[in-house]
Amino acid sequence: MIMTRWLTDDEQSTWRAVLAMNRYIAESTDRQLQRDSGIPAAYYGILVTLSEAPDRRMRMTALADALEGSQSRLSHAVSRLEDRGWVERKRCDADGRGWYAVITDEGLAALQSAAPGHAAHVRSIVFDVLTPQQQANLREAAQLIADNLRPPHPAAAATAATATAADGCVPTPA
Amino acid sequence: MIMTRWLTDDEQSTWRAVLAMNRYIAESTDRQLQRDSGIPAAYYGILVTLSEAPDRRMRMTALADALEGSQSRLSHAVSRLEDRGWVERKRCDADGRGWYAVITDEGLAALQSAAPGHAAHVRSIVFDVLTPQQQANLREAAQLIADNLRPPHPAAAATAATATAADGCVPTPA
DNA sequence: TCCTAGTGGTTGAGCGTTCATGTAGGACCT
DNA sequence: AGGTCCTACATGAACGCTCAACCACTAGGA
Repeated sequence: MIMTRWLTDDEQSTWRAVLAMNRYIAESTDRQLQRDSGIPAAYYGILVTLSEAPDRRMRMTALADALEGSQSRLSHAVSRLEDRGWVERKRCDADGRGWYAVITDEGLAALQSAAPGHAAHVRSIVFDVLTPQQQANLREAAQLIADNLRPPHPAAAATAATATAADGCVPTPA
Repeated sequence: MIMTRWLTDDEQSTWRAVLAMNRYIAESTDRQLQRDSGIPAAYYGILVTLSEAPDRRMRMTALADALEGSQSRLSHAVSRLEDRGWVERKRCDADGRGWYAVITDEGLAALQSAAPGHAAHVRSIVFDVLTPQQQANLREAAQLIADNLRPPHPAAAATAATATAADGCVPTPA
């Protein structure tokens, strides 16, 4: 059977490697978090971002923007987090339509117990296998691709993008 | 609020960039395939792999291995592909337990109509934004991470891994 | 005051994935 | 022939995501 390669061999192996990396990273971090701390990976970023926010709360839309996800996803996720007692919804006085997502003490505790293991895991699957130069190269390429794909966000981008970290750091217990 | 960074700033921005790239690539390719050809991204790799296989068929387990996915996922996926008439299941004469997944003419046609657009899309979101050197760097890092995470596969790895490409190339109509 | 837009957020259906379990057939040993 | 173990694959529930409505409230006129 005759094949036509729409990508060169190099491009194809790059594409395959990226897809494989993506899948394995997602699977691995998801399993680690779930197994070690019972926090689904999908929720970890929400808890981290809330824990860093002033007054431990954020408007739903601002939170969705910070996490670069849809409002719908966030709404569902916060509902599940409420079921677990890790987050509460509170009305926004200034705007009758608005809601705050507020991380609870239990949520903070769960996050703090999960964070060191998660950070160690990330280190072991990414940074332990790459030299500093390779890390810089990966960062450069990933940022270029992500920046190109990121939907243009009118105003909030400048204010929120640098102020919130979605993953990888946590408040100390003290 | 006092923060302790479990990863360095550089590591954190690398990790965030990789997560963002992962998400955006997945969303983008999924939407493009779905919109332009009605093929869910989850199934594209299955169709490609089958189209390249001898006699357009593969044992379920071999196919799952080639795609580096679980048997369960493949079983569900093939059921959906059967519903659409793109794949058929056929018994394996040599082994009464075994089944072949066989891509149909309709499946091949759907794949062929989807492939050029998909390849163009992949090019536009990955290769058009990176220099050749950056592509090589990304490939190197992604392979290192993926290889480290890939579950050790006793025997099939050597035979199947190089023989099958999961994505990015298609058979020509001729 | 009412009327129309626009914004903030939720909801439900549909889908793909995973996990745990189940079933059927082969392999081997006695 | 009859066990026992292993392999190949399917199934069903639970869960997170997306998409398309949908509701509630605000804002800005006329």
